[in-house]
Formats: sequence, structure tokens, C-alpha cells
Amino acid sequence: MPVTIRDVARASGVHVSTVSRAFSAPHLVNPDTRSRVLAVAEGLGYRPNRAARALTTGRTHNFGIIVADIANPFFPPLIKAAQAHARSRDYNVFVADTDEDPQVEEEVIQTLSKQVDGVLLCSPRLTNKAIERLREEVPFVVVNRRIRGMPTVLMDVGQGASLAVRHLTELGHRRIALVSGPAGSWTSKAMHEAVATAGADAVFLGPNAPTEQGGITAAADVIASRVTGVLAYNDLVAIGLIEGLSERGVRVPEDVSVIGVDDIVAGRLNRPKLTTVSMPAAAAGRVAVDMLLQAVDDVAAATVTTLETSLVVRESTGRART
Amino acid sequence: MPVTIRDVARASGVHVSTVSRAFSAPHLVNPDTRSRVLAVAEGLGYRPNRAARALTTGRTHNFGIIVADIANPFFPPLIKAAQAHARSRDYNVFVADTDEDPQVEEEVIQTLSKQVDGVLLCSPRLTNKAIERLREEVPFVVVNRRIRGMPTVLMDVGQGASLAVRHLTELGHRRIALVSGPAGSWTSKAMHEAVATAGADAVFLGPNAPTEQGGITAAADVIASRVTGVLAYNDLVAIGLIEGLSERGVRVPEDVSVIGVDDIVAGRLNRPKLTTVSMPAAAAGRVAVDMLLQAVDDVAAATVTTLETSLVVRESTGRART
DNA sequence: ATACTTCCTGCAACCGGTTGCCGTGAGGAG
DNA sequence: CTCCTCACGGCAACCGGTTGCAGGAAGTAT
Repeated sequence: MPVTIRDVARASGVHVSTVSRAFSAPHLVNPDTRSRVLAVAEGLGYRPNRAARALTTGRTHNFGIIVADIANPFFPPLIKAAQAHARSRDYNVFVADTDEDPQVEEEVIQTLSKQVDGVLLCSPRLTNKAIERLREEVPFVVVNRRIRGMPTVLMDVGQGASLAVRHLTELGHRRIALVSGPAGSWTSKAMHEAVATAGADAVFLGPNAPTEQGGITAAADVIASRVTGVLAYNDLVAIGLIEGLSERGVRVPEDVSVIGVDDIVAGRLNRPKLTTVSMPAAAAGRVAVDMLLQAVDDVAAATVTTLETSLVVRESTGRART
Repeated sequence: MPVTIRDVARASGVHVSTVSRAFSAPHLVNPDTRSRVLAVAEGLGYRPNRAARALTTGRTHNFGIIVADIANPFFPPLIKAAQAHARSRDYNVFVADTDEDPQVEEEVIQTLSKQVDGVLLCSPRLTNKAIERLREEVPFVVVNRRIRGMPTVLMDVGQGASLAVRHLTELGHRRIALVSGPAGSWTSKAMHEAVATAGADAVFLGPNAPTEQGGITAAADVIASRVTGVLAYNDLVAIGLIEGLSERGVRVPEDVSVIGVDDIVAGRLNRPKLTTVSMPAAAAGRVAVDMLLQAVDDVAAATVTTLETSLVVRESTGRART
């Protein structure tokens, strides 16, 4: 029922190969013939079948984006930017949610591998080994995780953490806590290292769940540690922490300053408005797609792009009481 | 380089058609042969190419989900649920963001049409006419918009609005405002009608931008209208409204009760925690995929599924002052 | 022993495009 | 006028699978 290239050929009195070339190799066909063919195609409502084309060209013009949890507010802006950028390059994108399950992640990569030219792995949960192996089947670009020899886009949370600590010390805070996230994540490590070397008197609290509840729970530890400035693993934790502190009569920012990471919408809506390390998620999405486009024809390239983060000062940080 | 069905055939000494059947029609091949073929395939790391398969079967085993804005917190849970459900039925999903642009929406549908078995249109911005036309090319299921003769999943905001109004009247509020959203949206109309017939003394304020800023701006109108209960177009508006009211010295819920719609994360994080009409987004995603699966082989079906909403009472509503 | 099933497998066409190769005819050079 | 070049477009094979058809082998009924 759908109109194919042969219908167009028949209707315009040329061979299918000519129709094909009219679309994908214009310089090889007489301008008059071409415009006639295009007119007929238009009239018939013909659209080239990309899947069929992929069969011979080996280019699907599709990408895959794999994330652990679409509903995590950190990812949608990244996906949105990546998708928009891909579209501008005439690529469509599959999006798959692995529900934090490495097993699912592997399966998804498998089923996607033949229908895409490359995959964006956002904070993958698979082991390095598994990723190396799957790389044989489809090109990857990894976001927010360091894997040797693989094209990578990193958002420099370490640098962001330094910014945050500097901001706190400039406000006069001497004792600072890092309320960290799950043990062993790349992000946690980078933050830990940055805070440790930032030259302040630092205490490390955690691991904690990377959620609002994790922050609420951590409030007691923060109070016990007698710090006046806190850098939280992410905005959700920061928001929970502020809530936990206020339940215990500690005020933000009057008594304790709190900084989050991610700059999600909820932080801007929070009262006090959250001071936070803003992640260049949209930029990361675009860069990753660019690297994917490059990886498509130049398999060897294994660049590492590191994106700067920035500090957004709002209302949850203030001068230390003297 | 990737291993094909012919490689497997050669390596296991059978014809390609036998390999094909070993995978997709097991009952047609001798159990011994089958297990031998599967073993060889496994050893070679063979994966059937779904795109190639689609060419002959006419089933791509892909769906498309089209939304106006992935970053709108309402959509990710829906996408997540739809994707997970689709995966359990062995379907992959494309996700496309149209940036609220009907033109882009149409283009995206066009390029996707041949690579998917159906498309989920979430709150489409296209005209009915355009959608009817595109329907010729690919089956649709429409979410959150009413289009005659088309499979549809609706979340009953009207019923949710009734719930909200009833909650307010039970708390003793006599004058109620509906702070509506953009003019002409299906949602706005449904809410308007529900509030108008809910039997309270109602005033209608708007149209407003469906954002936090829209809510802040509407605060003045709300105060001027001397209501004590408000139903906002969505949670963002409600949060903005609460902020706008508090800037003007009006307290929530002591002076005015506010109810939102959507139940986004930010509402739960807000202070006061937002009372809201919760939308069954995940259920909608699952149901929509089920309808899509059905539409794939039974083009005629044009069911309308309406999902109930529920009221989540938190802290932004309270008893009217007597 | 013959005829009829049933089960299994091979053959080859086909899905919708792409592309290397070749033939044709027009135009330019000599 | 002849020869060469080259732009154009047709032919057919191919991409990786699927599937209707047919045929051979084995089993069963007569």
C-alpha cells in the first residue's frame, strides 16, 4: 500500500535506479529528469524508506541514547539537546531506559546495535569489560564516566566542587562537609578528590542515597559534624538536607550554607532557592552527538571532552556567622 | 564484518532459510537441526538484523513517541513507562521532541513513519486535519487530546478538577478561582467545564503561561478576586502562584488554599507541599502502548480510554477561615 | 508393493532501496 | 567526417532477512 521507489519509477517512465539517484546523488542525473521525478514523487507522496536504505549503505541514520532513568530530572535536558542536534543532522534517536539494571542495559544495546550507527551511554552501569566487549558491535560515546580508550564526554564535577568550596570559603566558612552519594560512582570520587584538595577543613559524610530522603537522613550527621557549609551530592540531596535541617531547627542559609549539584528545576523552585553547581547537560548532549557522528566514519577516534561546570549562586548560601 | 544469517548457514551446513526458521518459526524445523543451528549462531555471536527483517515482514518492532517538550516534567514518567512496557513486548522506541513546533512535529512523523509500526502522539500541536492526513501513513495513538475516530488515551482532568473543587468546598471555601492555562488547549477546556458545573461560586482567571512565571503573575488577579480557594492549571503555575501570593503577604494555606495539577516532583519538594491532582502518566504510557500494539494488526479499532485522576492532599490546602 | 501423509529442508523470489558497470547518443576536437 | 569524451540512465546484483512452493525421506494405510 505505501508507495515505493518502483511506483515512482513507473509513474515517471524511468528506471528505479534513476529515481534513487534523483534523491541521493543529484549530480548524476539530468536536472530536467530529476525535477520531473521529484514532482512525480511529491505527487505520489513518496518517502524513501530509511530502513531499506540502511541495508545497502550500512548507515541507519539512527542513534541510541541509553540512560539509567529517564525520570531522573538530570537526563531530560541532555536527551532533548542530543535529540534536537541529531535531528538537525538528519538522525533519529532511540531512547532506552535501563532502570539502573546492567543486565537490561546489555540487552538493550544488543537489540539496538544493528539499527543504529552509534550509541550514547549515559552514566552506564555495566562493567568496563562488558562495555569494551560490546564496543565491537556498535560505536559508543560515553557520558559521565571514564573508560580508557573510549570517546568520552565528561562534565567536570571536580572543578564544580572546587568552585563550590571556594564560594563557601569566600563567605567565611572554615569547616565544610561533603554529603556524598552512592559509594564508588565516578561522580562521588571526583567530588571527594576535589574537596579534599581544595584547602578547607573538610569532613566527608556518606555514602547516602542520591535522593531527597538521603538528604533528610544526612541532616543529623551534618549537625553533629558542626560544619557551617555543605556541598551535597546533588540537588535532590541538598533539598532533602535543607528540609532535614529545618525540621531540627537549623536554618539555611543563616546557620548553615548548602550547595547542590545539577541545577534541576526543583532547586530553582525550592525555598530558599538553591545555590548549585550547574551541569552543562545540553552542551554535553550536543557534543556527544558530534562525537558520535565522527565515530561513525572514523572508528579510531577516542577523544575525551571535558565540559566546564559553573556555580549558580542563589539563596541557600550566605556569609558565615563570625 | 558483522555476522549474517548466511555465515551461520555456511558454518552449520544448512540453507539460510533453515537458519531463518530456526529463529522465527521453530516448529517448522527439526529439534536437532534447530539446536545445532542455534549453537553455531551463539558461537558466532549472530544477532538477527531487525531492520532487514522488517523489510519483508512489514513489522519494524519499533514505536515512536512524540512529545512537545521532553524537559517538561510531566512527560518523562510517561515516556519511561511506555518504553518499559514496549520493551517487554520486544519493541524499541524512538523519542522525538518537537519543541512545541507543529511544523517539526509533522516532519518528525514523516521521517519516522517508515521505521515504526505506530506512533504515540502526546498532546500534539498539529491541527486535526493534519493528523487525519498523516494517519494514512502510520497508525497513531493520541494521548491527552480528543480527536474523532482515533485511538485515544485521556487523563480525566475534568474529573480531577471536580475532585479538587469538592475538596475545597468540603474545607468550607465558597469562592473559588480557576487559574487557567493557555487558551484553547484541551486541558483548559475540560477544567473550565468541570469547575463551572461543580456547583461552587467560581471565577475564571486567565489565560496564563503554563509556567511558574505565569503563576507569579496571576497572584495579583487572585487577590483582587477575593477567593479563598484556587485550582491552578498545573503544578508549576501553582508553585508560582504560591510564591506570588507570599510576596504580597498572602499565606498558603492559612489565607488561601491552592491546588495544582500533574503531581510533579517539584510539588512534593515545595514548601508548603503542594496539594495536587495526580495524573496517571505511567498508566497512560502503558495503556497507549497496548493500544498501539492492537492498532498494529487491527487498523480499525478506535477506542477511547479514559484514566481516572486522583487528588493528593498535602499542605497547600486548609480549612477556610470562618 | 502402491498410494497418501507428514515432516523437514532447499530453492528462489521478494521486501525497498543502492551502486558498479556498461551502452547510448550528443557534443567537441581534429 | 571521424574519433573521443562524457553525461546520462538502464541493467542487474546485492544488502539481510522471510516465505510460498516443491521435493525427498520416512511413516502409515490399503
